[in-house]
Amino acid sequence: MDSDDRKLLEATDFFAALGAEAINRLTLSASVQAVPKGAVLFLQGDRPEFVHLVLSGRVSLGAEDAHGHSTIVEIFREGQLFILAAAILSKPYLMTARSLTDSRVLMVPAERFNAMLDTEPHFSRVLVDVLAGHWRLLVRQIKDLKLRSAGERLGVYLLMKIDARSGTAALRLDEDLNVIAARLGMTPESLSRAFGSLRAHGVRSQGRQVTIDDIAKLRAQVRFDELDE
Amino acid sequence: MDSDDRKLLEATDFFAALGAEAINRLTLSASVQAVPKGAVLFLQGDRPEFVHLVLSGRVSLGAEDAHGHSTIVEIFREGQLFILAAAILSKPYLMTARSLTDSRVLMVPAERFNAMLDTEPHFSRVLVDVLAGHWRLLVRQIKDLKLRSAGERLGVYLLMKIDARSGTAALRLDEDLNVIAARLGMTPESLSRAFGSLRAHGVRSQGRQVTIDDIAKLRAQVRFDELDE
DNA sequence: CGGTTGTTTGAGGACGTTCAAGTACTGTGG
DNA sequence: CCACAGTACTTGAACGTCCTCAAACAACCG
Repeated sequence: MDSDDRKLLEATDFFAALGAEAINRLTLSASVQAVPKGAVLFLQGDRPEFVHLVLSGRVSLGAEDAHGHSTIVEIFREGQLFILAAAILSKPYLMTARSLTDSRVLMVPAERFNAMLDTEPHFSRVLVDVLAGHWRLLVRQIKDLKLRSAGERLGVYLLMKIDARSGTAALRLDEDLNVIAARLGMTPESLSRAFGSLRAHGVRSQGRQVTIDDIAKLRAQVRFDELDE
Repeated sequence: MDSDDRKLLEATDFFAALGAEAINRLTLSASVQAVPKGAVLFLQGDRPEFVHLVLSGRVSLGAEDAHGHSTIVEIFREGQLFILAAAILSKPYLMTARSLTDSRVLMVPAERFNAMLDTEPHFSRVLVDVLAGHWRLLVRQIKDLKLRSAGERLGVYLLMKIDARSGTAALRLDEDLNVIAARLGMTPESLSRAFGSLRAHGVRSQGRQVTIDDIAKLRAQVRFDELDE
């Protein structure tokens, strides 16, 4: 790990929570891999050999079925650990990890990771919070899939990208529309139509550039509630 | 907690992993509540005051939207801790818990739970495994919702209830079809039709009583794979 | 400039929902 | 034990949403 990577690592929440000393022990035998856009880090069904942490870039976790349909369950960005569960439980990955951008990924051998889990009290404590947060992410997504329409899911997705609760907003989406569609559980065509349907509610878009005329109105329209914050 | 409840508690995985001594400290200020079928344990949006463990019976975790549509995200049974995340992170519940049967539920004050998390190393370690397991449950469900049809979801649900990989099977579903439909993300009518569509593949049902003529064939039909096990 | 890739639009169809009616269960009181 | 009410489940018809396939268009990159 060079000093730039070290700096990236030191900027993470995980580093702050765990402390420099424990991080040093954790990363003794870790390596950093530069991953080009589109590369696969591991495949669903693989046995986990490493725990991954995104130092820079973004990584998607997705799945494909036998008939070539694919979806994205979650996207992790710089500073985040992802799919810990497989490594912790020593069970095959349920998802495939793919780099969405040129990225740098810290790879900690699962063996060492699990050893620290067993020997360092504070380490487990930090992971409990991380896992609890990830769990809530997925619960929210399941609620969205089961209770909201495609248009509403897009609206919620946009609203989660901005902080303000009212007024206007302009944002540039940082994923391909392609990727966003997969994340939201719809086809690219449906995403395009979902943008179309939101146009009536003050959402204009050209490509990835989006403006929202009235945030409060959009929140009401897609039934964005306090639990979505 | 009376001795019957104590016995139920001692039969749980959680008890086995944590050990009697730690359990005693955890349950010092805990209480057991008898919950009638249909009762609400807490509502989405509530602030968590307790961590719950099912001693007997079953509890559903679900959500409702403003227009009265509701869904069930997960069902927990005897021996399981549920919605830890809200208590651990001190954030509002994302879901409503409802008792599906007359149940007995152990309620541990969140404060004590979190205190032990901070002071007892082994406690965090056990929870890491619990949370990792719960996470994988949700990932599987998201994959199902995004990649499989209603009929396939039902098939997978049935196959998960049985151990055998081939041959025939007979099983009695222990939830109302109503509840199963909500869990699988469809209406009761659609569930009924899903059973209808599986009839062509050797699944016969009358009410909750189901027989599967050829497990291996059904597995192929609904694309049940090794990651679903 | 042409090729590749990403986005939009249209037409048609599949899947699942809704609404409505009918049938089968289950438990209760007579 | 039966009658009955209430609930649970099934079936049918019509509708809506989202997907599929196909084509047009735009943007980007060599």
